[in-house]
Formats: sequence, structure tokens, C-alpha cells
Amino acid sequence: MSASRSPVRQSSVRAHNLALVLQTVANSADRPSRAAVSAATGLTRATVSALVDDLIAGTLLTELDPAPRTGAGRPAAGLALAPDGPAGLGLEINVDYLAACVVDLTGAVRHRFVTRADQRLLPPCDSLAEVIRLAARAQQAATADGLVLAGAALAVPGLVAPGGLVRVAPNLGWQDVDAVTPLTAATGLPVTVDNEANLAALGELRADGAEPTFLYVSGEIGIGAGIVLDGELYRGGRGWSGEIGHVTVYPDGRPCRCGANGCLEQYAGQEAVAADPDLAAAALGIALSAVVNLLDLGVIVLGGGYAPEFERLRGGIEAELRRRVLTADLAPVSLRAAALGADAAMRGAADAVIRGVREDPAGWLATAQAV
Amino acid sequence: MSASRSPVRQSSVRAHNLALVLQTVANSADRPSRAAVSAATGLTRATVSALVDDLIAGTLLTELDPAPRTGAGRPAAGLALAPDGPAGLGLEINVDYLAACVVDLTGAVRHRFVTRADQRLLPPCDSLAEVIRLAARAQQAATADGLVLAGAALAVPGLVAPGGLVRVAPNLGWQDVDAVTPLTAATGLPVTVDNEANLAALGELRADGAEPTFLYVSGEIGIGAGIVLDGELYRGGRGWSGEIGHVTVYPDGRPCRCGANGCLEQYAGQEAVAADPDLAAAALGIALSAVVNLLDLGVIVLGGGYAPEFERLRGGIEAELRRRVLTADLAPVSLRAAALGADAAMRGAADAVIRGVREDPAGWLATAQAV
DNA sequence: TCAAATAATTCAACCAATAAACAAATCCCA
DNA sequence: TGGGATTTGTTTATTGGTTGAATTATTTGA
Repeated sequence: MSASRSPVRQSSVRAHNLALVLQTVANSADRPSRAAVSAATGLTRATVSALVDDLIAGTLLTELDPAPRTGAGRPAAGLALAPDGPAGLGLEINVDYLAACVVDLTGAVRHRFVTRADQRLLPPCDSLAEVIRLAARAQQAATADGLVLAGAALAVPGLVAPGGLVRVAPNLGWQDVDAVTPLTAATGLPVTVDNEANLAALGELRADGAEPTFLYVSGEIGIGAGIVLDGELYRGGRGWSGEIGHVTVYPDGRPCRCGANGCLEQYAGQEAVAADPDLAAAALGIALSAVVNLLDLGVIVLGGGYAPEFERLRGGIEAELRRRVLTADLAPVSLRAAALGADAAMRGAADAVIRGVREDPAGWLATAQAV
Repeated sequence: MSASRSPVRQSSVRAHNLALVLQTVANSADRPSRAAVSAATGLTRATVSALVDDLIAGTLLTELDPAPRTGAGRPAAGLALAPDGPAGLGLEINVDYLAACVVDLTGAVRHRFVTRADQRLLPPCDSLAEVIRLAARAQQAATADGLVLAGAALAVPGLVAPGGLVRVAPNLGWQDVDAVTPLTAATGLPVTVDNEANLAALGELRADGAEPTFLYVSGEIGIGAGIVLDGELYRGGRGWSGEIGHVTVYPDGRPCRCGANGCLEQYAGQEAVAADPDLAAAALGIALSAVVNLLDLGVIVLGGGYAPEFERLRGGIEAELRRRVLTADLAPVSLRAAALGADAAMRGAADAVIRGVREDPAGWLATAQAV
């Protein structure tokens, strides 16, 4: 079942190994030689050489000066991700700002545009028109740098259906908004739309020293979560996972706008945190304990509005985790503030595009050659 | 990242395609011909023929009379899983019984042995000795049928570490018990140990008409859950997922033996269900709403002690789900009783062994040939 | 009885990885 | 200063596995 339901031919072998080599270079701290990649992957030096040639021809890798020498022998040629390779366009529509950025293959933010403006009173088409303007500026800046964009991704604070339709974005006042069509038309790029917390979690995954399995919690007006399992975003059966804001904390507690009582959002939303940080921490601790009991996650990252309040919340959350997580004494749960700030979702969106290229370089090489 | 971190050679292609062909035959309602498998998988008829030859030689597939004819042309040879192929030995140690069963490659239960006896007062080695006796009887019965056992799996109601060590099984009174070593020594088979709810979920996955993504909840003295995502058991970062029994339902509620207050177990454990089914249903509904909000699972299966009480619990659970699941009106959550009864965990254990063979037939062929 | 149709096998060609030999470039030591 | 040791990277023949086309096998229907 786990095995993909499709046949494998020789070309799939090459596709897989291209990805393997690219990822190995990407995850290396230094600039590995072909021989080092060969040792790390288990592929022959000859094979690695052939694969690297393809990747260099497709501007996914570049050769650099060798890493500092060690002993005898012919000096190595250092490999690294190409800064002039395919880049990603990250977009975000949020309650009080719009943003766009260009991130290159190495993960460096090359351009960044932000417009602060309350989107709650605007119709969706106005917000979209403005984000399209930002996207156009970003595209110009990218082409001025000689960068080719591989695609665009848009982060939205709401429930997004698999096709990219925004079903509900309560804090924007959106309902069943199709953002994919206008953005594709305007940018000429393949466009995906995703939940803000999901993309922020992906952004966090790429930050330095990030663990492969963690829960990212974003505390804004609403509360969202991105579940990352083994380096992979878990989207749920229908793409609507991570709605931690409506996990019940106090069954007969405060009424929530969703119709239920005692949702986390009522005790740990932005207003609630400002009003009573201790109450917020306790409520968060109860909800997060449920997550850890269910999913056995060892790391929880607090982002969005929680990041600046992290030190004030930490103690209260950890107390509840110690009390309520069954395996707390077998395996500790660590809590940390998000490494990326407010840009997390936008960065994550751009990273998602880059990720696509990194995970399927063969596909990119094919499309790049076709043009 | 998702891409496995290992190189792919041509032999991996064959391994993958062998698995693909085997799974395709296994999942077919009828008895597909080589040509039908070719059409279903996208592999060439020539390739499928070669692969099928290998699978037949390894007694994983057999040729049968063709399925009912349709039109003109040479009649097909029907393919099916071999009933005399490798079988799995499923074992279970539970609070008030021990069990063993032999399941063949087709999923049929060939033999079944159960001993009713309270294990709570016995030291672990006594329970293990008795389950080893059952295992020996099952092995004899299997060899009498001409079956070769591919391995054994043991279901235990407790937390199991990745290596197979039972860290804690509160209702058995076990702590840090190594069941793998004595079982391997006694049976001469590769042995795995796993949580009872996890294995029961796997058993349920194999039942007719099962969905690929669901939550299995087992209500015994404790409450465990198995999370199945896309046909795959989710074990969590450290193998301890699914501890739904200690999800907080009423933060200041009844004290639990784990030290926390208001755990689900105190409101929906076996005793609580008997005492007040409505309270149990409400508590279950609250906890399950949290699961659905977090993981977006569309199907919940109630097993163990919940199965016979299903109709009495259903209404109360569904009411809470409707109220507390954010996406309840976008996508319904369906609730059903487990298809397998008390045998679920034992069957799931045997299935887990079979599953290993089905997912990696190349590995099995290699070991079978070596012998 | 022969043509059409469908199933399965055979065989040459191709593609990708491997293993081993070879070429290139540096260090180290006499 | 020069030769061996050492490591990197490339070249070449070989192997394994799938493909595609042709071939053989077996039935239905005109």
C-alpha cells in the first residue's frame, strides 16, 4: 500500500537518484565533492559524476572552489546549489498585510515586498488585485536578477480545498474564493494555495537546526497548526488538518464563533493572550498535551503572535505537558519559539515551490529543456 | 526529504514492480489475468509475465481456472494469492486471555487458539511461557498444513519501544519486559511486538470495505487508538502515538491513575461505559472531535469493548462531533463499529507479518531461496 | 474452415548503474 | 628535485531490467 501505485522504469531510477544527489548536496553543511556525495549516497563515483553533469547543465548545481584541503590527492571540485537556478515566488494574504517574496534555490530571500493594509473590509477581488501587483513587482525584480521562477504559492489564513479553492477564511471574510485562476493568469506560473500555518510550518522546517518531526502552532486572531511528520507536511484526509484552534479545552466554557463551547481559540487567541497570559498558557498546555498523546511529537514550535510572548507562556505550557502527557517521563517534549518571524508563511510558500524542484529535479529538467 | 535516503539500482526497480504486481493481484476482486495486471499497472505484458513467473516460483501467486469468459480470444489464466504461500503467526497477550492464530497469505485464518486466564496476577515470564505454548501448537498446525511461517507478531496492551521492548503495560503490570528474545528463541522466527490498538487497527484495515484513512479506537480497561493514514499505520516520532485514553476531557475532572485530571479513560473506560453510557459518549465525542480537528480523519472505527455498545454510544458521540468539529458541515465524519471482534489485535498481528511479505516480496523470495 | 480477437511468450534494443581500469592533480618524503 | 602515495574524476565494458515488436497459442464467430 505504501508503495506508490505506479510502475517503475529505468527513467524513474534516474529521477530518484537525481533527487538523491541534489538533496545530499543541499543538506551538506560544506561544499561536498562528487566523491563525498558518492560516499554519502552509496552510488558509484561514476554514477554521481553523470548525475551531477545533468544537474549542472540544468543550473541546479554549480561547481565552486574546493573546500579547504585536507591531505594528499587531487583537489576536489566543490558542489553547491546554484544561486541562479530556479526560484520560488512566495505570496501571502493576511488580515492586516499582503506580502510577496522571491527565494532562490539556495533558500536565500532575494526580494521582499510588503503592503500593510487591513483586508477585513475589502472584497476578495481587491485583495487579490493588490497581491497580483506585488507579485508583478517581484517577478520584475527576479528577471532583473536573471532568475527563472519555477512557480508561485499563496498563503491564506483559512481552510483550503485540495484544488486550491479557499473554502472559508473567517478572519478575511472569504468564502469559496478561487485565487488560483486569477493568479495563474496574471503571473503565468503554476500556482498553489495553502493554509498559512501549513506553509509557515514548512518555512520553519527549512530553518537552521530544525527537527524533521514537529508541531508548528501559529497564534494570530485564530490559531492554526501545521503538522510536520518526518520532513513531510501532514495535510489530513481532506486537506484540513491542524485546526487546533477549535480543539475543546473546557467543554462547557466560553462560547466560540464556531458554535461550540470552550474552544482553545477563546482562551489562547490574540486577545486572550493579551488579557491573561497564564490562562492562555494553561489552555495551550491542555490542547498541546492532547496533540502529543495522540501523535507522539517531541517538538512543539510556537510561532506567529506566540513567538514574542514565548518566555511568558513557556512555564505554564510545560507544566501542563508534564502533568498530562502520558509518556512525559519516557521521552521529553521540547518547546521552542519559531526561528522565522512574521515572514514564516510567505517564506514557507516560496520554499514550497523550491521544495518541488528539489524533490523532483528530473521533472524540472524536463520542463526547462522543453522551453 | 520524503524521498528515501538510499540509492536506487535496477534490482530495486524489480523489487518495486514485484510488489506492485503482487498488490494488484491481492486487491483485485476477481482473478486477474496477466494482461489485466498489465493494464492495471501500466507495465508491459512481457514484464508482468516475467514478474509473475518469479512470484509463482516463490509460491506467492498461483494460477487458477480463468475468470468467466467474455468474448473471443485465448482464455486467460487467473491469478490469485497462493493459499500455500508464506503465512503469519499472530500472538496476543491481554488482560484476561492469551491467543495465537495462523493466517495465510490470502488473509484466511487457518488456525486459532485461545486460553482464557487472568494475567494481572501473574509475573510476565508466566504469561510469556503460556503464549509460547500456544505458539508451538500453532506452529505444529501450520506445518501439518504445509504452511511456512514468515514471522510472528505479538500484540500487547501497552507502550512498546521501537526495538520491541514493552516499556509499560499498566493493566498487565508489566514494566520493561523483553518479549522478543524468548519468543525468537522458542519459535525460531523473526518476532515483532506492537501495541494492541495499533495491530487491531491494521487488522481492521484489512477487513472488507475498509477505508485507507481512519482512526481505530479500542475501549478496554484502558483506551488505545491506532491511527491509519493512507493505508499506513502512523506510529509517531517515538512509536507511542494513539494514547487517546489520556487526552484531557475535563481539565479539573476525575483524577486518573496517570496523575493527571479528567483523562478520557476516567469517563469512557470499561467501567465508566457500564456505569453511564451517556457520559461516556459525550466524553468520547469531545476527545474524538479533537482528533478530527487536528488530523482531519473522515472515519472513526469503534472497536474492543465499544463495538457491542456501539448503538448506545453513537448518538451522543455524533452530537459532540457535529458541535465541535470545525469542518463538520464541509465534510462529514462517519462512525462505525469494528468489523472484527475481539480477535482484531491477534488477526492484525498475523496480518502485519503477511503485510511485510506482500510489501516486499523480493525480500521474501531472497530469504526463501537462501534456505 | 478461416478470419478476428485476445492471451501469453520470445527476442533484440535500450537505458542506467556497476566495477575496474585509467588519467589528473596534489602531497610527502627522500 | 623527483618519484611514490593518494585522492578525484572519467572512460569503458558488463550486467540487469524494461520496452516494443514480432510470434505463438487458443478461443469465438461468420
